Amino acid sequence: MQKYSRQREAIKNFLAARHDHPAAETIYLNIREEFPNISLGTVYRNLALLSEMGEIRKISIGSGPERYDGNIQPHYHFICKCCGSVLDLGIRGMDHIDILAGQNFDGEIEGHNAYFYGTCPACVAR
Amino acid sequence: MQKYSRQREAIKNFLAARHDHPAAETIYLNIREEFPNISLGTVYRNLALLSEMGEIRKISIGSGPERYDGNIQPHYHFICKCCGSVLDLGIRGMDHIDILAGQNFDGEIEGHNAYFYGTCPACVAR
DNA sequence: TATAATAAAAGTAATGATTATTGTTATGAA
DNA sequence: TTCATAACAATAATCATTACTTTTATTATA
Repeated sequence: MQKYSRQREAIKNFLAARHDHPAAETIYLNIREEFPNISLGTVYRNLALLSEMGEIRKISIGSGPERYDGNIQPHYHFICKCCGSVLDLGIRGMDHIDILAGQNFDGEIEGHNAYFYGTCPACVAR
Repeated sequence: MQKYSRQREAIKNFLAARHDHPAAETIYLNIREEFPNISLGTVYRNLALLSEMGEIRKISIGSGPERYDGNIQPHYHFICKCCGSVLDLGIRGMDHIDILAGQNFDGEIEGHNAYFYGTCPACVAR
């Protein structure tokens, strides 16, 4: 039976308020302002729990640590090769690529992971 | 100035002959049969070099170690959630999704990374 | 409300994948 | 053949993450 935890609540709320897809370390450093002796292990455990419960999303961006997203609506991400920032993209419904991929393939395709990369608006401006 | 190395050559040839997208550890264990005292660091360094030179491809599959592919022709991969195998997919030309993603986005999209997941033919059969 | 069972915490150690360092060997230009 | 240095083997260090152990917090029940 799952019990309530103030730390888990704080992590969830923190992620809901951010839109920069922070890594566990960043979350840890921020939550520490409210809970000075929270441990990194607690952050990781709750991030795993929240992902499993579907209350947050875990984002793999190829290299570096995993990122976490409080927005569970399906959407795609853009990673800037210049500054490393992770941005939300407005495209929706690329589900057709699963059907495309399934042609000439005998297995069962459940879904896909995809992210785009390039130079973000801020880095283009410079 | 880059110098020739028998170990690098062996790694490249090994990858060219395989189609199962092995991890560095697997490559290491296999190359060791020809070079009994090759070290894991040498494998990693050469895999990085070969990727940079564009002679092999590095594949990030979300969790677990990185995989390497001797086939540098652009193609997509399928990861079996059941057995973990990484298979090649026959779809080609999904470049349009970059244009799709670029709409309503002010940055510059260079490309994307994508992989599909589900149950592979062998696991479906069981 | 008090008690007890246990989920979750803090603190810390361990792991797995990868990268860096150091001294030695192999490659290739002069 | 000599010499500069890229690449090597061996090993230590790092980074991200998970596991372990003891204590604390939550919650069902008396």
